[in-house]
Amino acid sequence: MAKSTQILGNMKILLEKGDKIYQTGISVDCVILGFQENTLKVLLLKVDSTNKWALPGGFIKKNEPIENAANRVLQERTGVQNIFLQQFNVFGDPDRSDASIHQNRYLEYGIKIPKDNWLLQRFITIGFYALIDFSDEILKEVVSDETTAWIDINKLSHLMMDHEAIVLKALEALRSQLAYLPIGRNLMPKKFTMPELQKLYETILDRKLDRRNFQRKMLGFDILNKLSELRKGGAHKAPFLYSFNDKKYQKALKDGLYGSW
Amino acid sequence: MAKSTQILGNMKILLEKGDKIYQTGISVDCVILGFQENTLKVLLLKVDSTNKWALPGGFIKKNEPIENAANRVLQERTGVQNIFLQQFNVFGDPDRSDASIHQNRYLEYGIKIPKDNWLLQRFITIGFYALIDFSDEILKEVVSDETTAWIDINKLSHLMMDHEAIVLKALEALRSQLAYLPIGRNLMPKKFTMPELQKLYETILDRKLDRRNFQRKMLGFDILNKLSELRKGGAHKAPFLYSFNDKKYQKALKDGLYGSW
DNA sequence: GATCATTGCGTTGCTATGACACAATATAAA
DNA sequence: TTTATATTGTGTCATAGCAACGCAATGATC
Repeated sequence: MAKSTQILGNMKILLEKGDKIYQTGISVDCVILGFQENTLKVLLLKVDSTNKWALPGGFIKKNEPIENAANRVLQERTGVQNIFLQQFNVFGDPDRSDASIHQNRYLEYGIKIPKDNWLLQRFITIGFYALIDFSDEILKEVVSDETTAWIDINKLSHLMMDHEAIVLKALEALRSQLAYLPIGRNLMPKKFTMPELQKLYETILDRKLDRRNFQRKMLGFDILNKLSELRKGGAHKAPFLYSFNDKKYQKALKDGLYGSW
Repeated sequence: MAKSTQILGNMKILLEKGDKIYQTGISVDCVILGFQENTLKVLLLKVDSTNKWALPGGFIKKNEPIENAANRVLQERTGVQNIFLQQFNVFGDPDRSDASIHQNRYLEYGIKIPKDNWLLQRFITIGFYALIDFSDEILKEVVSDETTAWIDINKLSHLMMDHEAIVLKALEALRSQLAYLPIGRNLMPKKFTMPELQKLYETILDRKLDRRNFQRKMLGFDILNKLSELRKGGAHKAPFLYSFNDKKYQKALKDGLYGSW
């Protein structure tokens, strides 16, 4: 098959010349979070040779800023572009790497990786996270790929190496950011209702918030536009729709909010 | 001189075998902060061949956790042991490295580093910071060394590469931590007065705080012991001495405080 | 048209906080 | 010894933010 010939070629190049192209011993891993069906989901990739899931990750080119590397990796693996990625932690335990993953993956193609190959050495990885709107068109294509999936952040299992710990650490970082930065712009669709936004916050914080106090505080941030439309169709009273005021949102991102949840 | 022969030998080993001992292309840098004369000071090392200052930094051994590496580097360079180091950011700009620094240093000993040597490649560095009590005995010895110095954090100049940016970023991280973690335990001597502690906070935050409100809030955290002693000797009314309640302090470190400054 | 879950808007009481007042006290100046 | 001065210990007051809760309005369903 042409496609797998292509893959095989790329794998051989990576093995033999990767250490000339990339920084060795260091990688980036991206925790991409989306919000759907009232749950936070993380974008994971199925690893060919195992039954395990992995974060989209990759290497840093010899002359590439690490932020670029994270964005490039994300784009290569998911087609998603120009997302704001935030570094949150470095994972540098010497035992976190698992050489057998690469070995098995190459063995499937009949290739035995030499013991001293750069891919088998220890890797220190820089964790980045990003928040994106799940309803984005590009992402729908991504999801259709059977090797890619959005996994409920509360139902993680069979993750590769320390990737579950990386996701949990990202969640922790997200929660602490929620206290002083406006989060939600990238996780919600253009128009949304206040209860919908509240559910996002409740999901991230993992606790119930008072409906009325939430609305008062959120509006107090002065980063939302109240639209004249209503969300009809559901049962019960139709709630108002809101959208983010991009100008004010950007300003709040820079200056920070205040208070804590 | 025997000492410089020793140094030369170590330098040669680093050059020729360093890439067998250490992870290449990645380093750690430590921002060690102390409080003295009402100013925050950072521990810097004088680089032999230049007139520039550098953060104590070093490499990560092949099989060493990154936190260990940071602690080891600190111990090797300053004699200080078992300090709590916190990673706060990765600095990964491809242009942040400066090969000429190593080249010049080795040239002083008449050694020309081969172009493809591992030391001259790009380095990504992980920033760690720590807070220590300046009055510590060990540190006094450190300061006596003419190649090591405590530099006022507001008067940084002639720092190597991007080290000034690293210090400033550490300060930023420290400030945001101040909002929800008790900081001061490691920067103050065992016994201290409330005005002394307040000055530390004012220095870190770079703004004046109300004396009475500060005391109320700090005591509200319930992490201090009020001692019956007074600090005599100074002019004016003698203030009470306080010490940290280690048990409660540790608990607060784990659980976090609340509120914000 | 009645029912019902949900939404919009408002009230109350408590607590943290910023701003400020005043007396107490240890040293220095007289 | 007395007075002056700067600093500390303690307290008050007004305000803002917040948690907890009440109640009427609304849109779909039966």
